[in-house]
Amino acid sequence: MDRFLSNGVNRIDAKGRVSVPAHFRAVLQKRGYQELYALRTLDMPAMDVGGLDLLDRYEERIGLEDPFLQTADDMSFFAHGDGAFLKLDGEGRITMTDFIREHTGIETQVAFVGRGRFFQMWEPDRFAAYREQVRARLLNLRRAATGTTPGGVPE
Amino acid sequence: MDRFLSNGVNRIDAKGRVSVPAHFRAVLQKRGYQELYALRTLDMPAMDVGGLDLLDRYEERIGLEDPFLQTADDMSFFAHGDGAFLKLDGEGRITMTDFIREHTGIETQVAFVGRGRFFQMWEPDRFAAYREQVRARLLNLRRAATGTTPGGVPE
DNA sequence: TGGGAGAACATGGGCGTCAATGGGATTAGC
DNA sequence: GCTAATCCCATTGACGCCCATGTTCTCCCA
Repeated sequence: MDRFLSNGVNRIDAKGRVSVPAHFRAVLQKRGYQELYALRTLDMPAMDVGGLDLLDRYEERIGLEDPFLQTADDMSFFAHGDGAFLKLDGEGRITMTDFIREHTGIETQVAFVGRGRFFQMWEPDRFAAYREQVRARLLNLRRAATGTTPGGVPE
Repeated sequence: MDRFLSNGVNRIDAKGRVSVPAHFRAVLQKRGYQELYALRTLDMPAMDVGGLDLLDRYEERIGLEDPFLQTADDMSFFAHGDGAFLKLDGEGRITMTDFIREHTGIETQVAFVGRGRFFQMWEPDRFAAYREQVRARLLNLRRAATGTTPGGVPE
């Protein structure tokens, strides 16, 4: 498996370290990444985390814009200025910096959430609340649509 | 990694010196720059700082303009006349001159902001305010577009 | 089927190194 | 001779690296 799936909560130790779930580390290793790129998610109190390919994708996107217009500058400001590299220690842990804590509200625990090509880090309570919001939205969509299948199984 | 990434705040000491973040210094060294070139960012209260390639980039931009028009002359004046060389001391610090302070409003602390190929220096409060503006603009872009993916990740 | 050995993983802590910062001394410039 | 810039050294705190502990899961065997 080469995608980030499932989620789990790990504890932050006295030195501010937290283990990246072994499964996520395995994915990173399979893709050959030693370093992690973390970005403050635009519209959620979470961090988007992935290998360097995540940064590459942003930079490719920025490259499509006129480099002297504001949009390109904004995108660079966001991807570079609001992003950071995270180093894994020998045990596969990363340290929760203020840079991460301020944006996410993370204090003592971290919820790791697989998102396919990348994963996210959340404060567990906020994640639970957000998950419920998402479920509610999806449920409304389902109800609004015609031809739904009872039992929640799509055709 | 050879890109300027992430942001952090360092303090200015009684002599007007401030440490350039070690990560940024490592990038500079990897790129082989002994000297730093800083210029006043055109539309922000910040300094753009990088190696000599920063100057190249501006000159490339100037090259796109008609040399008979005033715009090219203005840009040239700006890039060459509103820039300064910064020297790193033995500990990797630079001195905050009035040239920098006047344009940025920097007084006691400096926010270093990675921008990929270069980095910026901001007064920390102004940086925080500008960052929120950028995030708001990007959020509007996202909402205006169709087929967006939550989480700020382009497909 | 229950238990036990072992492996994998999360977690905790010691210690050395390096970065950020502060201050004194020395040199250059006016 | 005074100010300011530069160099050198000291301190402190954070971080990286290494090893130890504990817990859970798996697999194997009785």
